[in-house]
Order: sequence, then structure tokens, then C-alpha cells
Amino acid sequence: MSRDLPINSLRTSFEIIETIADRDGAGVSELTAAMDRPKSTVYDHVVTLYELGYLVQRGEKYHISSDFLRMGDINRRNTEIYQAASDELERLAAETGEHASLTVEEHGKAVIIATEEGTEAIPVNIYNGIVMHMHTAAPGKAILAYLDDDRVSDIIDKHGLVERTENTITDRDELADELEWIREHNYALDDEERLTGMRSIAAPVIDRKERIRGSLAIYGPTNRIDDERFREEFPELLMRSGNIVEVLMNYD
Amino acid sequence: MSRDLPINSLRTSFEIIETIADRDGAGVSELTAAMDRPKSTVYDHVVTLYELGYLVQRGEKYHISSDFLRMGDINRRNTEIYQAASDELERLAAETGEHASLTVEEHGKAVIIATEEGTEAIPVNIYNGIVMHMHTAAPGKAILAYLDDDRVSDIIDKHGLVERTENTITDRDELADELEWIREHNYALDDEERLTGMRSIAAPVIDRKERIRGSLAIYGPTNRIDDERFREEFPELLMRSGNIVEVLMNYD
DNA sequence: GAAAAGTTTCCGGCATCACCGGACACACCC
DNA sequence: GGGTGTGTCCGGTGATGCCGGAAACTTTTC
Repeated sequence: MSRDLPINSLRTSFEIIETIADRDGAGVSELTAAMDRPKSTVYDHVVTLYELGYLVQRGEKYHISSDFLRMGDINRRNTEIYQAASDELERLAAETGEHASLTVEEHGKAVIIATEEGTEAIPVNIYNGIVMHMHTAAPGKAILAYLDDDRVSDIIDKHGLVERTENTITDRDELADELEWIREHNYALDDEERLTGMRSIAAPVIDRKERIRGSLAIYGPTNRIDDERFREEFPELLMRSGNIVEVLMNYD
Repeated sequence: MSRDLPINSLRTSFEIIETIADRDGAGVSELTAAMDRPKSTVYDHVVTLYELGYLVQRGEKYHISSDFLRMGDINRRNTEIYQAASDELERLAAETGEHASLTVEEHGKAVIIATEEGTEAIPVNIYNGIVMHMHTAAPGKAILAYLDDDRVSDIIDKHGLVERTENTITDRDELADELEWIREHNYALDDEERLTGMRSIAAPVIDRKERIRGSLAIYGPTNRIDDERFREEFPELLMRSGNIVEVLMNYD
């Protein structure tokens, strides 16, 4: 079921951490029930994590400590593309009124590392660090288009072309054509391929070594993002911002 | 040097994670040099963390993954006091032009879990999750004042009354008097006790069970925070905001 | 208010596995 | 092609993570 790793106990520890984070706190018994492990083992890990400071007790439950927030925030601040893109994100959100976000690739998946909400933005659940399949939305496709072919192939092998809506691209050849289209136009579109009723548009950010570093995207409901904005206005905005970010990032 | 824990390997793993986060990426050799551990051991941990997805490779170095950002962010969003306070933080930052922040206590230390920068705010290094000694600044003192006496005592035993500037309170009796003063006035002041040239003001946030949950604070340079603002205007603002947060939080 | 049901915490023995020394592969640079 | 720097791999061994079981401690129930 779970492959062998040099340090197996780490799997258990992080399973505990993830479970606690997911549920907004949990006690030892709740964890035991959720995890198919003996109570005493779970307890050993909880005690250790607590002593090391990565868990705190609030009320009756254990919660993860702010160390995770701290490390995540520091890591993000240190990321070149984040530094270069945060102003543009704000501007995109302000100009479009929708959600603007910055996405990078990690372990073959698309991760949103920053978001800005425009005034009209739907209160949808976009939070920092959210992970998506690469092929299901514009930000991921914009990145895929500029990765090596065999890298793309590896990613598909690993995570599959999961179907999220009836518009999701689930065929390898079709995806290859789509990526080719993206390279020609320099932006990516997602027409309800990930969530019904939602569209996204994304432009890649590429560094001076021609390596893809991430993508900028706008995300909103189909009824507000009409065809004109979807195919003309927003792609223009994003490509302009993408260029600015590239310049800032490569400036150094 | 390091006490026995049920799962000792976790200490090594988190030491690696913290080191990588601190330095904005590191390779196996760099980690080995920084950690007084054999290369092979470090490698075992790095491989495991990588396989589990908590490390990523960017360029030549390992970095921590966005999972930390995700878990930290989710955890914060789930925190009652954060939900209740975030609007007030923005307002405080806007009205004062300085840094406004929300602080909670974890493991006997003060942790800033949210900050807002006003237009005038000094570009000083305040980031999410930063940890401070409780007694050195207003946010921590505002919390200490409403903890049980023996809890305060435990905290001092554990972390000591470290001197940060010549104004830092380093005497237990003096601190007790200060906390008494805070309880009488319902706000806390820090007059260059943590950083020379910087002042902070904080008001506590207390829940319906009379338990302290955190504090709101304003932070800025002494030359802009004159005595009038320091002792009159900002305390008033903070206490007003503190009340609003308490109401929102206890509303449920 | 005693018993029941649920927590968390603790203990100790056994088989495992995390640890480490050392070797290998692969760069890059004079 | 020797030197110096990486990252990677392997195998033996003693420490240690795992787990069953049971104690301590709360809360619930009647």
C-alpha cells in the first residue's frame, strides 16, 4: 500500500499533521480513529510534535502551530516569482474585479501560491497553497505548455488526466494539441474544464533561461466573463502583466 | 543537550525543514555542514521528505513545498480570533498608517499571526508567524496580563526575561507591577522595550469565558508615535477594536 | 454518587529500522 | 587527469519506534 521510505515514521507524523490541519484540530482518539494506527503510536507522535513546538493545545484539541504559517510565508517571500508578481496580482484583481492568482508547479501539480480578490470576486474557496491537477485549468496548462515533453509525459503518468467536468481534457493527444495552441498564442484558456460555471485565463512567466517559472491567472464565473473578455481583453491583460513580471524577475 | 523524545527522528527532520526554510533552499552538503549529522542520515531524511512532497527541488537546491503555506493558511483561517479580527486589522492600519497586527500565545511565546501595513508603515521585517518573547513588547504583555499567575510564572521559568534593550523589563516583580497596570487600564504599552526607536501599543481580546485569546497591536517608530498618540489616541483605537473583535468572536 | 464510557497518558518487550561509515558516481575546474 | 565539490547508495548493528495492554483521569449517565 505504501512504499518503503528511509524514514517511515515521518509518514505517520505528517499524516497526523495533515489530519489535524484538515479538521481544524483533533484529539488523540479522533486521530486514532481517522488513521488506522494504534492509539499509543499516535500518542508518541503527538507528544513529540508537541514538545518540538509544532502542535499546540487550544481547548480540548491539538492544533498545528504557527510555525507552518511562518515557514510557508518565509518560503514564499523568498521565491523570486512571488516578489516579482505580487504588485501585478493586485493590479489585475483591481482592473478585472475578479480573482487574480499566481501559480507554480510542484511535484507535477499546480499550486496557487498567492491570490488577490477583486471587488466583484466570487467568495469561492481559493486559498494559498491549494493544489490542482495541471490539465484541468488555465494556470496549470499554461505551465505544462512550456515544460519538456517527457516531463509532461511523466506528470500525466503520475497523476493521470482526471475528469473534473465534461469539458475536461482527458485525452493525451488532445492535450498535446491544446499545449501547442497555447505556445502559439502565449496564453491558456479554461472554459469550465475544472468547475462548471467558471472560466479561467492564464499567461506563463518564463525566465531568462527560457524555463517556465509559473503563471498568472484570472478566475471568475462564466456569466461575467463573456467571450469578449475571455478571448480578447483578459488574455491581453495577463500577457502584459506576465511580461512585466518576467522583466522584474530577470532584472536582478 | 536534547532531551529524549518518543520519536527522535522527527527532531532531525524538522531541523532540516527549518534550516531549508531559513536559508531559502539548501543542498544535502550544505545541510550536513549546518547540522552536525552524517551526510547519509541527512540524505535519508531529505529523500523521505521529498517523496512525501514536503520538499521540492528548484535549481540546485531543495526548498520546502507549499504544503506549509497551505496548512498554515488553513489553520489560520480556521482560527476564531483571526476571522473576527481581520477586518479590524485593516481598519487600524488604514486609520493609523502604521503596522497593525494580531498576536496569540503559543508555547509561552507571542506569535504574530496576521499583519496589515498602513501607508506610512516602516518596511520593517514583520512577517506572519514571527515569534517573540512575551515580556518584550506590548502584544505579549497584553496577553500575559490576563493569564493565570502560575502560567505566567511557568512561562518566565521556561523562556526567561531576556533583555532586548535597556528598557526591557527583566525583573519579575517589576513585570508583575506592569501586568497589574495593564489589567487596570486594559491596554499595554511598549516604549522601546524590544527595539530601540520603536513603540507598540496593544489591547487584549478576551472571550466570553473570560479567557485571553490574543491581542491587537499597533507598531511604529517613536518619532511618529508621539506621547499623545502613544498614551491616548492609539490605546483608545485599540480598545475600541478589541471590543468589536470580542463581540464578533463571541457572537458565534 | 457510583458506575459506565470516554478520554489521555504511561509502560515495557520485541522486531524493526533509523543511523552511520564508507564507497561510488558524477559533475566542474584548474 | 587529479582534485574538490556535489548527490547517491549500501549493509551491518544497536538503538528505538511500534504496539498491546493497562492505569490515570474526565465526563456522562441513571
